[in-house]
Amino acid sequence: MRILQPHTRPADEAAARRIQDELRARAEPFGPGPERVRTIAGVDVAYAGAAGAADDQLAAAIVVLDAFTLEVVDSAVAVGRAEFPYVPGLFAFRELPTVLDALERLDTVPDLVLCDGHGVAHPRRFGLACHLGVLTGLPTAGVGKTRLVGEHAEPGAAPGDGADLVHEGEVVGRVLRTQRGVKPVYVSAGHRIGLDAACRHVLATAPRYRLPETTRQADALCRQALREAGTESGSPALS
DNA sequence: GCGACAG
DNA sequence: ATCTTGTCGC
Repeated sequence: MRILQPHTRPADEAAARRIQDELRARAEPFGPGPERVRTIAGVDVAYAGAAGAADDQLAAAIVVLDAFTLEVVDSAVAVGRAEFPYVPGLFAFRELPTVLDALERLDTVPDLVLCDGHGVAHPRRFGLACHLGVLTGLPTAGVGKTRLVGEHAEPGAAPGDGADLVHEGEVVGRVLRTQRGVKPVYVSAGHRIGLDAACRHVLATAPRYRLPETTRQADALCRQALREAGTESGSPALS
């Protein structure tokens, strides 16, 4: 699929925050979402070695599943280098370039994209999910494994139970229990879909495990791509 | 000044 | 994120 807006690489952290502040005006983290969601994509990234530096090697994977059967209908991967160091709140600048490369290799256009990270549950309300949504125009939502910002009560024990994630007086997401006996996930709106609808889709794609099947499949794929890239005899020794 | 801090 | 042994439980 084609990417609408090209990614801009910021020169430093201040520039990165300015970009987020500008792009935030184009985000629409609300609404019922697409009328028909037939396919849902998962995005995930894996790193080689100690991650955190600005030039870490990484692999990004996109896996598109049938929203009802959860069968894989399309997928793509891309290997590259991080173009920004890991800084909480500026996470998107690190992974987005390679994620966009992978998206361009996709043969189909998913109806919804579930991201590994947060959407508006972010210091400036513009996490990875919002950023990817604005650049692609696709409906997106964030599904984080841990908290970045906000406070919340402990959600109920049953699948589907949740608690508001509140930051600076605003409900920015929901701490959602997907399975009994597992830690909850942090769901937040990204672009062109609101929190309630996002949670519905997260629950529908996580019938068995803690994380959505989309995320699990993407995780497996990018790890495999990274292994193969590391085993490649492609980069001949510089000797 | 002391913590907190998506992946 | 990734580094890693054993251990608890279905």
